[in-house]
Amino acid sequence: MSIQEVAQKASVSVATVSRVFNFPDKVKPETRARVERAALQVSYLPNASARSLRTQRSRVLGVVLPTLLNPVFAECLEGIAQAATAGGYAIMPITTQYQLDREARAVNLLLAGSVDALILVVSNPSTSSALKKLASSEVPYVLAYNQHPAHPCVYVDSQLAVKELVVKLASLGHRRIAMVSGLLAASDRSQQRYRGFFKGIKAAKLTQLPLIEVPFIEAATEQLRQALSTKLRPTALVCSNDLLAIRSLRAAHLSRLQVPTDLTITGFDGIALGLDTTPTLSTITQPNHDIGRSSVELLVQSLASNTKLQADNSVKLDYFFRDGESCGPAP
Amino acid sequence: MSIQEVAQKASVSVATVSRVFNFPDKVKPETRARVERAALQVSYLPNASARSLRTQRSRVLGVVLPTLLNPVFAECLEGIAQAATAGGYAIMPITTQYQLDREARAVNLLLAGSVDALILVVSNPSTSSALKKLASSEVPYVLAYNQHPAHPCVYVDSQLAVKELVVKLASLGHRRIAMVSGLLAASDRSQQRYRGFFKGIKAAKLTQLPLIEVPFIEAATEQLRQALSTKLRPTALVCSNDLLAIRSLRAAHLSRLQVPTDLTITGFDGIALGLDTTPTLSTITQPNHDIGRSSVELLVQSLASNTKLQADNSVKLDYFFRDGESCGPAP
DNA sequence: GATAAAAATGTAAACGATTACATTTTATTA
DNA sequence: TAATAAAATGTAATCGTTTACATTTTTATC
Repeated sequence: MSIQEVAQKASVSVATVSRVFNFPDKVKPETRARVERAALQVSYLPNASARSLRTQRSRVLGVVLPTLLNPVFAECLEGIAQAATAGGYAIMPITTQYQLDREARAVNLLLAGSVDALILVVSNPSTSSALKKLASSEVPYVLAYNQHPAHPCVYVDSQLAVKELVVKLASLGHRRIAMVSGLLAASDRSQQRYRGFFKGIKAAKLTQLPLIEVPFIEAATEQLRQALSTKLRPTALVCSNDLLAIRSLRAAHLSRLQVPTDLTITGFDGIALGLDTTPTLSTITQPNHDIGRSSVELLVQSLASNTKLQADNSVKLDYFFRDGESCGPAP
Repeated sequence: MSIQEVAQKASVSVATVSRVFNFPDKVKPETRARVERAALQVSYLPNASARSLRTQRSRVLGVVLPTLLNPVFAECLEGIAQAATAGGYAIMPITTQYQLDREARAVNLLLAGSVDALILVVSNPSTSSALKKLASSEVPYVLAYNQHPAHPCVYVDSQLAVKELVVKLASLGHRRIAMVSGLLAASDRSQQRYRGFFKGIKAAKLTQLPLIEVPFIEAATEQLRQALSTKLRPTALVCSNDLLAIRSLRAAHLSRLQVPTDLTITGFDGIALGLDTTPTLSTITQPNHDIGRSSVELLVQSLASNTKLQADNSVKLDYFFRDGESCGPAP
């Protein structure tokens, strides 16, 4: 079980056993073979705690996410997991359910669990106290999806994406375009996307419709139906994320509106399920998997070079517009 | 940073500091206050590795799942995470992408990471070599979703559920009912559900249609369209999981079949998204969150009582049939 | 074959907590 | 107040590795 037993069984010192596992070429082939045989016999697994204690590195990455029920983050986490495994790291994820206090607790928990670095998706980088604490600590971290000039981030330019989308919709003849969003206060992504929406409306010289802000995803369908029941209803809904877009499809159906004939609906995120809805979802696709992968790679590099990540290490990834059946010309 | 510094700052021994954190009532209130103040000043966090090394328990639960891209497992993992946090445990999840070799590697990795216990969803408990090794080890574990007489499991009786469903469909007038499944070889759940299907067909005295076995989810839509293009096509599709059901909805649409008028489609799992499709999904709902929670609770109990879980600790949870728009009488 | 250099191996001190056991302090009782 | 019990605190061993440094063995060179 322990390195001692292996050493005994192979009649070498513990140091040699340790070397066999950490610097195999530093030990004579015959001895190495003997040690490996012994290790196999007692099915020896090096004790991670002891190793971490001694080396001061746990080879674990902490991950702080809002939720896994939104496939965006599930996809991202898969990317993280894959890259982490490839780099020899394990992951320890915690979800915050979009609650600020949980963000702070998660960070504390992970630091206490002595993770080597952190990937986090916070509600708002500018206001997150957890993040502030982290920034002034020695632990490397990177934000995913968030965008902020003072922190290392892996993100896509959602503002530009939405702006382009709105312009595109305008060119399809849409004049009454409304945005559907979760609580703006709940995430900087929503804010960015809304800002992009605003810019798009300006650029296309359209008049701005009031934001349809859905506080709870549970009540979304009902609220959307109301928004769609007015005389001068929008001809296009730009949704801040795919889950909202799927809800909107449902609401449109319930309001007896044909998509895209009567109403165009677009999403944001590019979750896989958007390919299976009817109509299929037109959406701005983020490379969720890559966002995860890229975050890990940044951290692994940083850990290898023993330098904390800086804001200018941020990585901007490409989005693209995935055309689906939910988008059409204005009626 | 270390317990030493805190001890020094509070002018007590390290033992006392340790007690303040582990047995607060074993130390005099004044001393405790002094220590707590000192700890706060240097923002002391006990080192998890050192603690684990000494106590031989890491307070980490390993989790082995097929994928997070299927919301079933994402929902379950949320349940696990929540219960684990409540019980003072962290989690370390690994996904296997339904690959057997990855199952084995995952278990090894987690054991090497010295987790205290394991929750796993394996492909097939009867054949999993990883599971065999685990069973003969000292580490407590529990299977989720799997069902096997020799292992502790948290599961629902999917066989019975599907049987009941088929009988119900028969009573709605359906005579040609087909099952849609992923690769049977890939998971015992599929097998159980298929067995239930078979029993249902027998019980309702219907003739059995060939199984529609979809090897890759990517090719599912096309394959389903073909299955729906025959003259004597089924009037009801019983899908082995919700993702397949959603694909089937799509395939039906592409084949110009109205659901449920021309074709009834049912799912299995009860993922949240089934409530937002059009038509909404009729499905057998599993308590995914509770399956996670329950698994954790079993393990935490087992760890507290220091006894490895046995097969007779298995927990069978209730499923229920969620009626949605995708289910109707036979045409 | 003697000597120096290089390679292989061993010894023992960390890492930072917990905890049995020993010791000191405080409270209780006669 | 002295004797005793109970409570509080301290001392030091321990958990299983890694690794600087010391020692031994092998190889190379003349």
